[in-house]
Amino acid sequence: MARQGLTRADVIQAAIEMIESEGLHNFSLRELAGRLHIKAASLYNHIRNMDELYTEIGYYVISELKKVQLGAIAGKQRAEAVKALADAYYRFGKERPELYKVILSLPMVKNDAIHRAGFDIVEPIMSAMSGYRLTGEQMMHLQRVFRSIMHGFISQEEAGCFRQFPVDVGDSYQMAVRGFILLLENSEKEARK
Amino acid sequence: MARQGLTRADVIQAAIEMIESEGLHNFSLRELAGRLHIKAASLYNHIRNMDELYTEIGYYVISELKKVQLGAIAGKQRAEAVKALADAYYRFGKERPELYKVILSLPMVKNDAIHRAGFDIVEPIMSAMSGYRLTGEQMMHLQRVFRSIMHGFISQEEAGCFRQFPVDVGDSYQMAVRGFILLLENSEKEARK
DNA sequence: TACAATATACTAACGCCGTTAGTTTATCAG
DNA sequence: CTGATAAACTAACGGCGTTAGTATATTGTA
Repeated sequence: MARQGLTRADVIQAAIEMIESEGLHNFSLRELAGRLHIKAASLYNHIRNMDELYTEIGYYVISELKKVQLGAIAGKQRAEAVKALADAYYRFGKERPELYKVILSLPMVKNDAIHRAGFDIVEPIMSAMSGYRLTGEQMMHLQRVFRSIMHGFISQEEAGCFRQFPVDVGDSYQMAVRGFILLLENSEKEARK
Repeated sequence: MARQGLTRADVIQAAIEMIESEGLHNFSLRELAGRLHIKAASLYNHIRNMDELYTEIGYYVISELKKVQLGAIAGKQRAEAVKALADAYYRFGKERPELYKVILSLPMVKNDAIHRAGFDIVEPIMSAMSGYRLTGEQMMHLQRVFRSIMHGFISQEEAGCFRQFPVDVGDSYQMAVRGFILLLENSEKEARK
């Protein structure tokens, strides 16, 4: 068949769209190929294998997440910045749940470029916390705590683990964020000692 | 071939062992059958399908988790109980990471029995928090926050997402738990008003 | 004890999957 | 215009979960 000027970027873009519309666990190279009017084997002219494709998509997701987070905290300080950061993260997870799940499959690959993605995840968090007077070491721990809360909340809500009680999930989320801000304030006091 | 008195429980037990030793994403019905000296098709005499098997394993995991948690908090109160609860959860996640991952695949199934598992997850948390003077509504929110922190931390550490900084992951964990206890104390003050 | 029913195993096959090897063909560079 | 390269193809491999149909050993009952 005649070639159609398909690029690596086209393949990745189509994969992203397929994951968002069909769900991550319904994704397959064969159907992706079909969407591009190509046979599955031809995909290997553009990507090395499925893992590499996921890695590429993971980079995209992380960069998108970073973008909305940096936009959200711009011009804000302290609790306001942290709330805005969390809200942006939460909204991203709710609006693009299937894409969000790709992040988790990322770190399994042993790749140097992972480090870049790692710092892209951390940077907005560090930036949002910068208004607090914390030591570097505290910030390294606290960004892990922040990510734990956010990821844990988003993935469990998405999985349907929060349906047990008749209380609003949004209220639970607010409490989680409040807890992190309490921890920030408490850590600040500790640092000043 | 002659039958060998294989039971449904044997199949589930072998599946659990295979997941723990080979990893969840290396699990397959064909290899499970091989371990039981059976053909894959014969498994269907004992289980309806793979989803049902995962569900069954999920119940096992949740009951094991509940067991160690209840044991850990026995005779303890307030912060001490919550710390013991978190430690038991954390230890379980670190010691049996592949089995822990099964929990996440559980809620996708629409099953009434899920409710039972749901309460088994919640019960030890509610019990550990019972020493705090909280409203019922607060406790419903707070158990979600607790599960978010713990699940988020465990799954991200396991996925290798916490390798970026040269600070001890155990210390980050301690900080996360401290944050939750701060939130508990703060919520208690709010409730007393 | 003999027979019928049931439970447990089997073989064979279907339609997916990711991936590789080898081949053809269109485009582009010199 | 020609040769090289890039992008498509066909065919196949070994894996997967699952189903249909069949044989046989055990179990419960008459």
